[in-house]
Amino acid sequence: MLTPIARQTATDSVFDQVAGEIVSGELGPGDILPSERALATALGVSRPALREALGRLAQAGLVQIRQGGSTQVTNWNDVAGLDLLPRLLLVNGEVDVVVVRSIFEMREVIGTDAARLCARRADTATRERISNEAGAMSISDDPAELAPIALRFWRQVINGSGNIAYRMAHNSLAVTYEPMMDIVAELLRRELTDVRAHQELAAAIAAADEPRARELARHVLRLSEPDWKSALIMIGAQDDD
Amino acid sequence: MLTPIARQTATDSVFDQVAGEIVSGELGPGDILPSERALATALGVSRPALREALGRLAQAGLVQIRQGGSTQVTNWNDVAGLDLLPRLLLVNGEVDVVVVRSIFEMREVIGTDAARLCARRADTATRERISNEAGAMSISDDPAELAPIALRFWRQVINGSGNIAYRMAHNSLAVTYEPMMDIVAELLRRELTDVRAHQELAAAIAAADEPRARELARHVLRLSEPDWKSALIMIGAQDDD
DNA sequence: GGCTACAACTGGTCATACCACTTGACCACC
DNA sequence: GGTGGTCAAGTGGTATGACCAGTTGTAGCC
Repeated sequence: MLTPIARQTATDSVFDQVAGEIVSGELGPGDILPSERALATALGVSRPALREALGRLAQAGLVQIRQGGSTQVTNWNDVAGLDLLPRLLLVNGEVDVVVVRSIFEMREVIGTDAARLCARRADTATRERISNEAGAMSISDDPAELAPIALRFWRQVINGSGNIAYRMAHNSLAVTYEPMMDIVAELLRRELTDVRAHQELAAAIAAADEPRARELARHVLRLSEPDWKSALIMIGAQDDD
Repeated sequence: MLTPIARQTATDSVFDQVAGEIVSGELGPGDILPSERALATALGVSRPALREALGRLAQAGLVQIRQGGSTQVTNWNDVAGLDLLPRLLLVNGEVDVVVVRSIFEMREVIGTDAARLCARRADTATRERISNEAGAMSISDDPAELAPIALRFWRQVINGSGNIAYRMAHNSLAVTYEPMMDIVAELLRRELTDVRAHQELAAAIAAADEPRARELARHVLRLSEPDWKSALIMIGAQDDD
């Protein structure tokens, strides 16, 4: 399987390195970064490239920049937004099980409410698209093939909910688990292969049955909960159930 | 009330202007931006400053940059994460009521589940902090004074939930409504002034009573639902209830 | 002790030159 | 006609050096 070779820019390298030091705790809240000139020299890049990275780190909520002052690490737990989540999945080369668990939990909560709202708000075309995607899930029982279909299914559901925050949070979550999509698909096997449950949900949405859509969405999104929970325990999470 | 004068950098100005054109639809998905050299000249800034802005626009999911190619507007509805939400609140100088409604809905769903998980997972110190913040809510019945306390209350609840995605989504939401905090506080008056409800929730969390915490959180977070809903209708939202 | 001026340092920007990559056109060969 | 190679023009990526704008600390004066 051939994939494109992606050359990493200097700016990306700097961003990755500094962000990694911050989220891993090597650089803590309040720590002062060296001056731009010193940092550019230390990292072997030009100052403009370094500045690009710093601007992005500031946008990600990891540092605060003040002209004439110095660049300081934030208490990013309190200020960084959901877009930082992909950076937290792997810390020091290891999967952070709290991040994985958080993703599944959030996926369930948002998906459930999105389905409820979708039953109320979606237009006819969206309801049809949801039914079509639910139907398309019968083409295979391989999770790797079903995952993109399910993603499209939920995207339509969230579209139909009319809640743009759910839309964008869903995007943030998807970007986070995309690098381990095959593993996620396997963990969600029970959900992905239950075509009938998806179709019943699509039917409840089509029928504008809000409580039923909510109940079914919750059911679907919980089908694989035992599997991902036990997998997380296997790789180190505390069992809190 | 004097506030610090924030001088806007050229990079910030470029970012704001281009992001505004994209989210307002003036620049649509697939549109090609002029070359960096042409755009820098057109906007009257240097190319490095322009590049800093473009890198940030790419990070925000609004454009895609390819070396040797051109910079293209994404279908950002499908790729931008939650951190873009503040940019969507005001479009063409007007409040987007869908964004406001989305925030309130998401706040309720995440807050409810966070309280449930908090009852299960929080350590003793966090439970105490939650109780302390609930207690602190009796110092006033002015929403403007209560809003920061409530924010801290919910921040602790979300801390205690152990769900980092909720944490960061909450940060993203907070940044979005912060510029209109006084209006939001007024809309949430019924919630913010109901000290007893907050204290009962804190007690349920302290008692590790998960279902009760969930029920009470939902109750608290829905107290002001009629108010924000009618306010949204007044400024133009469709009533979909 | 408080105020002012200055120097040193930091971040912000600009101009210029050059490097790396992409695309399209053209040519040669099979 | 299809494939591969080369070249030119254009785009993004980077570096260097100079200068501007803001911040902080120190010294001197009253």
